[in-house]
Amino acid sequence: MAPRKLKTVEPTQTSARRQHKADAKAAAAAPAKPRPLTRIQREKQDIILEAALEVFSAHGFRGSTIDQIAEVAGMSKPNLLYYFPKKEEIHRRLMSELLVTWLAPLEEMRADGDPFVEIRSYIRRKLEMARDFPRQSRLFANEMLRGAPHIIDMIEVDLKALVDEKAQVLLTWMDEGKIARTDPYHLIFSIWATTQHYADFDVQVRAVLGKARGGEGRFEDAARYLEQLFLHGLTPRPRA
Amino acid sequence: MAPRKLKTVEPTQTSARRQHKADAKAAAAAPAKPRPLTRIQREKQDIILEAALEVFSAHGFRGSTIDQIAEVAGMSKPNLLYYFPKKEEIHRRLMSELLVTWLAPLEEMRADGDPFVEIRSYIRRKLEMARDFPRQSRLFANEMLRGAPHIIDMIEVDLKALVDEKAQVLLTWMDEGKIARTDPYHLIFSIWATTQHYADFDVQVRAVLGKARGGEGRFEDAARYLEQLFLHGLTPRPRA
DNA sequence: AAGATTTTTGACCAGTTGGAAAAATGTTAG
DNA sequence: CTAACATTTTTCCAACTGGTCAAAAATCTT
Repeated sequence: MAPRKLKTVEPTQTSARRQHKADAKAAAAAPAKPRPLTRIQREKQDIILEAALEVFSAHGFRGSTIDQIAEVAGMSKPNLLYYFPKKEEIHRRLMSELLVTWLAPLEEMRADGDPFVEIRSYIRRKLEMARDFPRQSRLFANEMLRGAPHIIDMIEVDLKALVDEKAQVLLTWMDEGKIARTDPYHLIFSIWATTQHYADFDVQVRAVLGKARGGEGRFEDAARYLEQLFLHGLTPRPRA
Repeated sequence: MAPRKLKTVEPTQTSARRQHKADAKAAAAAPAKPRPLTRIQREKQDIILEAALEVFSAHGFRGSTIDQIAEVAGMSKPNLLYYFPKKEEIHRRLMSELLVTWLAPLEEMRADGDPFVEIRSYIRRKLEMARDFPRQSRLFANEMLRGAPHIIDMIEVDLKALVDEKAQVLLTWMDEGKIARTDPYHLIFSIWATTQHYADFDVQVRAVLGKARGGEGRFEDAARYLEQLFLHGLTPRPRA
């Protein structure tokens, strides 16, 4: 139930603990031995990123203030700025971690597996992510709504490449008659849409399901439903 | 192609042209004959709402400034504030119009129609809305991501009631063996998710499809795909 | 323990933003 | 034409926000 903490991405050396007072020329000339991060630095950065995820995912980038993040992180604003000199820097770090996490499930879809098993597993994994990492999902959705200004490059290059590859896999399965012939790209879109919906539109889902069915069980119901949808659609089954 | 303008909702009397200087007691005592809006007032309000939709849907509520909206509306900030004394008021109006527009397509799903035709039409209508009113869709998504603070009541009451009703219709169709037995609520969720995805995640869709397929035709492709998905899922067809 | 380094804090600042006040300019009914 | 009212513009401001800075406190090194 408790979302595991995401592994932290390699820190971009542009952040934290800048050379105090180091004048530009000197800094540029000497590579300045980027001393490795101390224990405290790594810990504090993690705390800040966790707090920022909480705040950014709830209010968006512009809707969040450094003060808010600092408070959630349990430190003062100047102290936070000591680790991340720019608000944008925090967001950038969060986004780059996010992208990696986000691509992972699709990467796991193996061409040499059984098509239905692979697709079912993929849906499961995405749904589990919506359940266990809703804040990441919302952060991502937020970025998309805004036109993905910070990650458009990665979307156009890395994500596109990955989807192209997997679309090819799906096409092969179709050619072999193992799954119905349909548009592989839109198939992937629909898996994204249906699963992330349970994180991004959580309020609506809960409100509509009501107290009775809006509890924890809703993800199990969703999993069952989506399986049925992607396997058979709405065609009545006992008519064969 | 050009999105028709949405009909304006009855103006909440809390907005625009407030009683200048009317002291609280007097205003409360005498209903103060809320003189009907002039032509100019209605026009300007519409212009402002249109501009606000543009700005809010792109940057979110907190990410948008009155100045931005005023500029898009082609007027000065104080002038805009003359018509909508509060930034929140503009947003409120937008949201209440939105809700009505948003419920409409589902309302049109008739219990006495042919199940497949009705569901297919519903999907079509929702997809057309994603295509023709992407800004509204994003505004809605934004509100949802934030936990729907402004419309949670309507979601819990009106929307829930409507979905309950239509879920009942779907259940009836299932009982009659006309469509496969599955969870009607999640069915509706999946239609929402898959269709709105094309508005809310438009950047991603375009980027992944690439220049070749990311053009206008993508909505036609989506329509074809979704039809197949909801009718048959991924089960190979020519195996009957 | 002394010195060097890192971390934390409090005071402060400049730019932005939502909004108020009031003066100035239309507009319209009598 | 003019008084009453509607609209627009100009000027201003207080709160908030991202960010700076120097000094204090804590930690690490030798």
